[in-house]
Amino acid sequence: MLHKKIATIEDVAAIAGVSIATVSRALNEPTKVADSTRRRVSEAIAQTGYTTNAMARNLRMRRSNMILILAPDVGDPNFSNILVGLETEASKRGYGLLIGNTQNDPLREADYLRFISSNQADGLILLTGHLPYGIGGADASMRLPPMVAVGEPVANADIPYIGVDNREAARVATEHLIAQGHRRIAFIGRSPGRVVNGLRERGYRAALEGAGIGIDPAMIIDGDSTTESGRAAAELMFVRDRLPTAFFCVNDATALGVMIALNARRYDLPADFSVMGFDDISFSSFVTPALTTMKQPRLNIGERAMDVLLALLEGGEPHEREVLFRAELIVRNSVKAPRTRF
Amino acid sequence: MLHKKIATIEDVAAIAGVSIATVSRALNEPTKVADSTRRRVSEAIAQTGYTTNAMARNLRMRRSNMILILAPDVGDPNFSNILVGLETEASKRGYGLLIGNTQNDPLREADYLRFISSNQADGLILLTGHLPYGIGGADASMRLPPMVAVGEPVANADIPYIGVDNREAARVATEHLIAQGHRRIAFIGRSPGRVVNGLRERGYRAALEGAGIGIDPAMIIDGDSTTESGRAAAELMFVRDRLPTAFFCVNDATALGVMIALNARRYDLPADFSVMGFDDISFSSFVTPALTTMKQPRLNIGERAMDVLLALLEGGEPHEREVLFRAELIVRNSVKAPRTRF
DNA sequence: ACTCCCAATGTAAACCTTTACAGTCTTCGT
DNA sequence: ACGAAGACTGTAAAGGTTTACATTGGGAGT
Repeated sequence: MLHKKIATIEDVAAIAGVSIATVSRALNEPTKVADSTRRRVSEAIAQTGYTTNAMARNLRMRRSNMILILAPDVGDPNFSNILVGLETEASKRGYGLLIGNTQNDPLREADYLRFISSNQADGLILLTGHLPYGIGGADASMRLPPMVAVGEPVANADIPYIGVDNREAARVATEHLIAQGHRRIAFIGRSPGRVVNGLRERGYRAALEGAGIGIDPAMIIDGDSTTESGRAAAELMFVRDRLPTAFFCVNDATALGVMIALNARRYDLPADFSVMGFDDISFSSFVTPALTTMKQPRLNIGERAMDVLLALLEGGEPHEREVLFRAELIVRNSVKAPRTRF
Repeated sequence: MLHKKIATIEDVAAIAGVSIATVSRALNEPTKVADSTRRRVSEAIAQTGYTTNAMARNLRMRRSNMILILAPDVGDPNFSNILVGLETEASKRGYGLLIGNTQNDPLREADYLRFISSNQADGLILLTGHLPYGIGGADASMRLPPMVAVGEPVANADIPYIGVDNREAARVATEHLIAQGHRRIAFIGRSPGRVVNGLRERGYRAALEGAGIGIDPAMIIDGDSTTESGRAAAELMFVRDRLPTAFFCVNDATALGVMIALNARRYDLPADFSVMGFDDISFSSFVTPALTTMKQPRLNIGERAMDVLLALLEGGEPHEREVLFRAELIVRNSVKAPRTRF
């Protein structure tokens, strides 16, 4: 391997017999340079293997063409497809993705902002559901970079949100249960603090009210969206002995927990109880019975989110406040008409 | 929000009454500047909210402190924890992670190399199992950046590999089946092209040979590591009517496919057949029966891989050829002694 | 008191682009 | 044949750092 120094624009210019300005123009505004010159430049570039030094360009242009993604957990199955969508669109438009795994640790969030403040990233995608620690607050000296919230809306902040219409989707899900004949439908995973959980609960309530079914507070159980919280919630209902015929769970992880609890008690699903999830994460189709759920178009959400952010970034387009996608009802085997035991 | 211009090192210098060189030194080599001066500089920095412009610094220093991760599929459950490990270590050492989702598309691979050739990334982590298209080959003009392979070794290239000792782990797994009394053990997921599959097959063979069990070619079925390939492989064995008592699957996804096929044929697991996986991806503990498998220490692998790459990058340390981790046998419910039907 | 050394600081170059502005040359209309 | 317009190209500044080298000043050693 030769220790040939990396070629700069000057080397190219010298070989092509033009000035560096012309080389730059040949690259960036080809119409502005004569055909013959352009040919010579191309040849010199091929000969030297020249590539533009992105750092010099970025310094000069004051933009990095880099987007920072802040996510609480890159391992989350809900996250990965969104990431693919983000990546697809970004890559198509010549942007790179910088990834920040925050684990919901304020220190890490704050630390990642160094990419913004040092100009290494032009924009920010938030999957955390809140503004990163260290932004906006007392330290208002840091200007807010263009940003977009995905999946989880950001409370109390005027940030464009791209995601599924959670309220509407939860309504559709609950109505599906009602259509199967269920009247006593539990909502597992209430969590007033989380915007998404709140919206899904509202959709659940709307569906019940729309069907003239009264809302029984004993049917609404708190949970933090984890599998364990689902298991505990189902268990709690048995202890209290106020049982539903169907469980509408705030997400698939919770639904899985409910199913584990039900299986442990030797119930037969879906004959004894129906379970409905939300998200359609990968294993939902493999579990037995396969989980009926609402599928989020994660790929589209990711792509669109990146699209909105880049529009914001590149100026021009007016600021879209929110983009809501419709979730799709995926009917599998975990929902059935209730046993007529009354 | 004021339109205050972003502070540069010059602003800080002016306020502190020193030259920009001193400010730079106060930041990077604090011992080289007098205490009193350093204090004034700190104060000026606080006052202006100055942050060093990473682009200017990178241009000058000729390094970006950025690592490019090339992965065929960021959505792969096997990948995400490795990513967390990579990220943890990188972040600890002040590096950022640039993420490239290649989908095994040569064009995308080549495209991502622009980050390397334009100096936007200092090093490369390969999860793809092969050199990116466009590197090394005819276009040898591009110098090989420091790189490390993770999870999937790179064939025919002298690239440090960090991952699990696949051969040894497969041997342990197979021996576990043998210890339960199995003699007819299938290997599902042979794929001579894939290094990992090859190593796991070798471990399987070694275990059988070590136990004095002959190798029956009919017990070794091809597969591409997907759930569908597992299903098809099991089905094939039924069609051929040469059945094992246990299935050792090249990975958990394949094992899941095998279980689906077995369930579809109304067999009772693990009474009728034992199934063993490899990887311990998240849903393996939720499926019924819960899957016995080999767990990869993915977090550690990721951290170590980043560590090796950074050592390479920062010079000094001698090049470690490979780092092998031991996989852990996770005993769940999918493996049992074979029914004595002979 | 003189020299020498060292600590602290400053000056200016280098890193590699993009682009405003200025200059040259061709062409075309009259 | 002359002027203007327009196409093409060149010059040089700017973008914000880091750092080699030069400079200054004060203290220690003799």
